Amino acid sequence: MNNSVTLKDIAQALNLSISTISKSLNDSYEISVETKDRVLAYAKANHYSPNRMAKGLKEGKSRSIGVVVCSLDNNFVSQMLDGIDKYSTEKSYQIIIMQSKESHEQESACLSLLYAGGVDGILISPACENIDFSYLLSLQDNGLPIVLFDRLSDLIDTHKVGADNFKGAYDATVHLIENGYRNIAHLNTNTILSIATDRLNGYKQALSDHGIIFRDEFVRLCDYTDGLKLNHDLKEAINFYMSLAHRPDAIFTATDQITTRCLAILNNFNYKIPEEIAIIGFTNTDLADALSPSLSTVHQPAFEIGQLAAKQLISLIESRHKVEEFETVLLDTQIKVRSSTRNRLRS
Amino acid sequence: MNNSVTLKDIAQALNLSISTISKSLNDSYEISVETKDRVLAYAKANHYSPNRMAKGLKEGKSRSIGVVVCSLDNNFVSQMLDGIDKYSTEKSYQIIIMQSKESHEQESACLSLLYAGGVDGILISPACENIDFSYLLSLQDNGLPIVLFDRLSDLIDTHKVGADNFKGAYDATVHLIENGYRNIAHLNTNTILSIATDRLNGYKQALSDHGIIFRDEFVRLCDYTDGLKLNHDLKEAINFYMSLAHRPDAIFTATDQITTRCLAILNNFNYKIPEEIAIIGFTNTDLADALSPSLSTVHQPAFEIGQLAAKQLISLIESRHKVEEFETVLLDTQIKVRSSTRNRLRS
DNA sequence: AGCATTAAATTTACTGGTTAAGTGTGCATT
DNA sequence: AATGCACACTTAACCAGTAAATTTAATGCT
Repeated sequence: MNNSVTLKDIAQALNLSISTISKSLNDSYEISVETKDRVLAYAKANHYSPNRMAKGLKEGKSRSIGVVVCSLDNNFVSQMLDGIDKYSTEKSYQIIIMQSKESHEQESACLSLLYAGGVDGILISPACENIDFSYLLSLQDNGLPIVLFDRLSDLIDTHKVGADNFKGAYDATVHLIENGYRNIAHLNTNTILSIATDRLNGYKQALSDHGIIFRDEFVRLCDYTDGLKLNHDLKEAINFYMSLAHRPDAIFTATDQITTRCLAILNNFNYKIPEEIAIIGFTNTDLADALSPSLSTVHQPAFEIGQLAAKQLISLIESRHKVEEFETVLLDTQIKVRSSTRNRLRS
Repeated sequence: MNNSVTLKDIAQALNLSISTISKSLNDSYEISVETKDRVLAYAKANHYSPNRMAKGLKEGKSRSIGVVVCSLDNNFVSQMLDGIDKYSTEKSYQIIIMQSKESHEQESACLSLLYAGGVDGILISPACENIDFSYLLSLQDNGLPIVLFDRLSDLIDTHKVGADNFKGAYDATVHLIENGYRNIAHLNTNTILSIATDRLNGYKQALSDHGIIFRDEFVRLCDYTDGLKLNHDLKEAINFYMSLAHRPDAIFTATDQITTRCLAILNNFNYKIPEEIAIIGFTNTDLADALSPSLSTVHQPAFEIGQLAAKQLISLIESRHKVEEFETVLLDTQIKVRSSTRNRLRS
């Protein structure tokens, strides 16, 4: 099928040995300038390009990176992948993207396939369902470099790149407080990943710093593993909030999916935003301005997270010595104020 | 690094030859049941998995597919990739995704890399800038199976999978007419790909079938290669429409990006939708319901397009004989009516 | 002339897996 | 006893590269 030119073909055509061709193309000092020129000219004329698999087999590396994300069909994930792709392509690494669909089992299957496929390293944003890093740890023990991005965890020691979720949540909550909201609910996911706990803690800290009592019933954790289940949980949560004697006047939502779905549900129930209830949340949708009402958001530097994670991984792959000291980089989020949190003191 | 178990390791451990191990694992009739059992047990216990590169090198195929799209950071593209990934993973093919960013040059670079990388086939949604399929044709001549998806063209003869853009555009235009709109503008891209021409033709046909005169000044083609340029072109187009003595009362927009940006711009200019101007367009955003106003859309079966395209490609890859007869499959689009095209006759 | 040095190429071995061809053993047939 | 032939396994070649070890020929030096 793939009838491309090989070293053997060039060797036969020029009446030289295969290794002379190889060395010429690798600009070895052992080969005379004239021969090199002849080989290079022939190779160029016949569009020679080395066989990735042969090279990979020989060198024990593939110049490819495995990327595991929850889902491709997710705006925020796409933006991170874009960043990963940019840096990897620059460094001529191929990326192989796989989806866990939030299932721990499927995530393990992805990792097995990637490991068997001979990737040089793994970038992973663990599934929400994930509570067990033992498989990932065993891969790391086998010498496979791993970098966590976006969704971080203390259960594995390696480079990690994510957003400063604590600060993002803190800022969003403070923004609500400064605009006159005092009864702030919080919708989050039911995972143990830091992505959830950091945001919850940021929310709590902001309340406490402003002398607002934390109310347990204002926090609801939704199941993230399935879109339909999530929608159901969110509807239930909102109905619960609205049935309380002490009703919240604002919601801070913790993830991209929760935020946009929550807005849709509030609209659907015909609540007036922000008069009856304000909303701000983590989401990167570029449609925030066109939503009804325009949505205040906590914006994450998705592209940059991807880019930096790829950079960290490639540095691990290419470092000669075993790396023992790992770092965690948290990039700043940005509060984008729009109509869904309009100042209730002035209105 | 990747110190996984090889046939050699198993052979040494069990005091057998490498080929006995290979044949055992491939369930060859030449090997006794007892030996097979011993080998399988050892392989399983030690997590043996064949080296993808060695196998690929030997067999001359890699069980990987190259996918070239305009951009990862695009909702519609993500959904198609999701479909491609589902089918490919089922058939245990790896996908390698590359981005053309709408540049013909970069697209060629992607194709070169994929070809050199030894992919078994290519799925491509060509860059809008593309007017020259010679490189793709030369790859096809070299025996590489290629399937076009979403963005199709007559310049290459192969399997093609896309949406029925003519019908989608026709239906959208008829929907506007049936709701009382008579002065329907059309915003499209300036490419020669069928994605643009089919939609323009569907629009024209719907007008003519309803005895509405086609007005040249109602059609504007925008540059798609760059986000900022597109925004600029769209603003200009809308200002132009609104400055006309004979103003349009509805816009039919031809692509995902144009549709959502156009809505944002109309909101920004404070036009009342649909009272002053209605809008319907091709887009797959799941936020259509939460937009202001909720947006009538032409929905494409993105996931199914991806899935079917992958299926067609894998059938080409695995067919023993050279395929000479190619087919083009167009999947039905669906009009989703929301507030942005509310019936002006009743309001 | 004899020997060491050097340049420029070739031979060989290796990566991990597949497979055609070859080997030795035991059993049945003639 | 000789032949045939499954059976169960091993050897060796191959895929496309890389690189260490080796060959060959030419040159330099005493």
